[in-house]
Amino acid sequence: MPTDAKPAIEAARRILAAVRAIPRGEVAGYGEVARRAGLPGRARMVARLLSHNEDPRLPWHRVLRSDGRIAFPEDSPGYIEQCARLRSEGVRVEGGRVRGKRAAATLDEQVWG
DNA sequence: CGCCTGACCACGT
DNA sequence: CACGTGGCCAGGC
Repeated sequence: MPTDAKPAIEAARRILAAVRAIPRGEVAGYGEVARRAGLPGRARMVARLLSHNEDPRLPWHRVLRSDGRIAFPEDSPGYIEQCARLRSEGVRVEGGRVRGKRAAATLDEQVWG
């Protein structure tokens, strides 16, 4: 078997790499991460991966919805945690929304420079 | 194979 | 900016 992983596995690998590539203090949308991983239209796959992820080194908190909002309900522990982590990196969060960093998925490349 | 669910997205109002 | 609507994709049963 010539060292080739299953498509799904390879996709997951690339998505995680894209998430890890988000610089500290910066944020990105699920759809944006998917595109960056070469998987346009797979935003939900990114979300699914993060929801099952257990690697503490993965900067999952830098991934937001396309409108810059945190993807958890306001009262959930995930929301609290993400909010705290972002603020600790100097990211401004107001009303469950990140201000000033422009994480919208429609802004191709803008966040990634 | 159909049906339902989810850390989603784009678009119109 | 808030909401509702339809679309998309991967999994679980």
